[in-house]
Amino acid sequence: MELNERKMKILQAIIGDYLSTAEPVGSRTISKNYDLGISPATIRNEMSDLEELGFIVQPHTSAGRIPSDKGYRYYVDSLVKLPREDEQPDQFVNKLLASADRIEDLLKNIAKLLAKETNYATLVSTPKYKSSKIKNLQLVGVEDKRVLVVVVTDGNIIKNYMIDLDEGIEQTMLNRITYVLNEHLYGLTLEEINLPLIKNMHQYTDDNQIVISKVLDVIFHTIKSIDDSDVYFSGTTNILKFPEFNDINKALELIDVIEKGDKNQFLVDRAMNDDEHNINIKIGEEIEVEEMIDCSIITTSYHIGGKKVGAIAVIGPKRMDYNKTVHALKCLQTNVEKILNRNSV
Amino acid sequence: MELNERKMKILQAIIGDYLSTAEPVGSRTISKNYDLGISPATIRNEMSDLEELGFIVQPHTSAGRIPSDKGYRYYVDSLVKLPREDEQPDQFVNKLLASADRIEDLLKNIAKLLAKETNYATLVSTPKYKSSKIKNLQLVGVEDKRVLVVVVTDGNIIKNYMIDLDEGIEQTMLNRITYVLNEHLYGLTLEEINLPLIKNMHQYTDDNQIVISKVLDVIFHTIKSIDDSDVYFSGTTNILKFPEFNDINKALELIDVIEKGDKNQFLVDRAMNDDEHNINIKIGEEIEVEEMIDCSIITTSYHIGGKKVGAIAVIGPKRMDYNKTVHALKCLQTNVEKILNRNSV
DNA sequence: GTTAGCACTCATTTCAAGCGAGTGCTAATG
DNA sequence: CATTAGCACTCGCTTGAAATGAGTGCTAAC
Repeated sequence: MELNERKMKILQAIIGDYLSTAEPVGSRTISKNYDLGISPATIRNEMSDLEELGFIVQPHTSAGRIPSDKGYRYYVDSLVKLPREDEQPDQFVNKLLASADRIEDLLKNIAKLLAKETNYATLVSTPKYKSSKIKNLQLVGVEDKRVLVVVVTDGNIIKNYMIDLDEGIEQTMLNRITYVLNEHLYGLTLEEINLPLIKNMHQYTDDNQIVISKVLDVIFHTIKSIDDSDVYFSGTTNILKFPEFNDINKALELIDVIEKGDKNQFLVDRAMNDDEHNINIKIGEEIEVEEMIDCSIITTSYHIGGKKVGAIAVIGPKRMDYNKTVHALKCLQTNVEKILNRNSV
Repeated sequence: MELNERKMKILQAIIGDYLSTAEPVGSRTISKNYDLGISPATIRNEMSDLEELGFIVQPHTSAGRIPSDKGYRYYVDSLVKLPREDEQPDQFVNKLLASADRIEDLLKNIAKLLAKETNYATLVSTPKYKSSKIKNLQLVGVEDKRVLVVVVTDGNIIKNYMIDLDEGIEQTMLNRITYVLNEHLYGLTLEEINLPLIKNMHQYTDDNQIVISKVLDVIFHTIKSIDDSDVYFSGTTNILKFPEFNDINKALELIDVIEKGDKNQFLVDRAMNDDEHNINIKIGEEIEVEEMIDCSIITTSYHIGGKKVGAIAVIGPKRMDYNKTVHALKCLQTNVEKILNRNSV
């Protein structure tokens, strides 16, 4: 399967040309624009071989060649091996630092900036909340029978839950419960909280056992029932700008997949598993999603406290700018993790 | 300018037909499909009059007629006068009740459901936060020098701000400050908080004045600097399904207007002013946004504690289903206000 | 092994003809 | 006198044939 150097160069030329033009590329184009020192006829022979090997295909008899998935794969793999030319961080990442207050806003901003930077569609999943460690809990009495539960976890993710109680309760009492909750739950993940743990907590308060028992119960069930991670997207309409998606209906189907939860969750989940390399690239059929047969997806994951908790993905046409996108993702990942891990438990 | 009954019926027929087909409608079509008992020739004469009066236009000489903005306006205005046929609440609104916990989620859901229900694009603005009344404040020490400020306002809007202090501070101390803050700020709007008010607060604490002074100062500036209302959108890609927007570039420009903040803020702001009627309809040029010349926008506003605080808008093609959309918006508004005003200050 | 030359393919562009939906006008009609 | 049948006319759209041209594969010569 090893290609000789000339075939390699021709393949690279074909893909390079196709990436920028989106038009099938012919032998004459290559001969003219790429200084390979061989005639169109020779290139034609080589192209015939490359086609037989499955790296390129002809859309129809009298057209030039376009890369097959296998061709893209070869191209991408050889890119990875090459040293990167400009490793200085992208400027766009800096804008993120300003918005680092609420993690949801940060992640939304990541999606938005990355989409703007790359001109592709982006997906960013929020951390798997239930497996992040609790740093702080606070109960706030809002109205007579309504209590706000504030939970701060690793990476400074803040969640609020409004709970309704059967009877009113004083803030001083809530403060005492808050104290006990923090004593017992600090450093645990939400998954690790269980009923025995909660029951056990009662004995450490000498206050009205019945009320506290009820409050703890409600808190426990509320926390347990929260929906886990979410997925933010941005730039989906960028899809429409590429000639390969000028069939609006196909494009809309694709956008649907990206914006609806079911299948994008699948994409994100897989992004978090396929992680031998830091950055993962899937091309066309490799994505295994019917509507995305003409796309490539580049993913990476981010960590909080050493745990892989979320993913960032860029979705573009197969002829996307892999180089630039991979670079942008790398920069982003490093910087986001820096922000998220400033204060880990 | 008063039209006789026959002209009215013909105009209504033309608009009605055009709403469903998006094709210019000719005299024969009307004669056949609408039981007016007159021949195409007569209808042609009437149409000629209607065109002269500016209610309909011909895209080109040998085509049927389509409604002008003036025609739509007449149609919409006469719709309003008509009694609604089915006033029972739309079912889709019920789904909202489930998601009423966080107001941001509620509003996002409104945008999403309304878009799904109507198949148009929707805009929902969040409440003008700064003019809603404070119900509760709470300071939570998260790390040594970081404090989380939780603010709950009218309509149970919850906002979190992480602030950084110069020196560490105990939770017990924070609780005392929290108490004083609530004492003094309950029922005020964020706009009403000013520096003298904050300064004045010191005297009610006998604790370390310098630390408290600093904390209050940071809180004040954080609260003052928060960005006010946001705008959620949904269903923007629905735009692409309408034949009037099959010029992708025009459609993309329109989507940009809806999704980018600058102009949609303008739309929402105006929606909150134009409110003689509960529901406001703007057609084509009336919108005064160049990219929306082919659209209509139907808006309504919602109130918390008697104050108009946010807007809901539906954007569709001029030939949108005004009847259904207005109905959906009305139902939505009533129910949303019910949810938001359950517990007002 | 390389390349010039040539016949061949086929998507795309171009252009004219024809179609048909629709109009406006005129003259006949009840 | 309002209504309508009839007809010539307009013009966007469809159709299909021809021309175009980018590109190939093959063969024979270098």
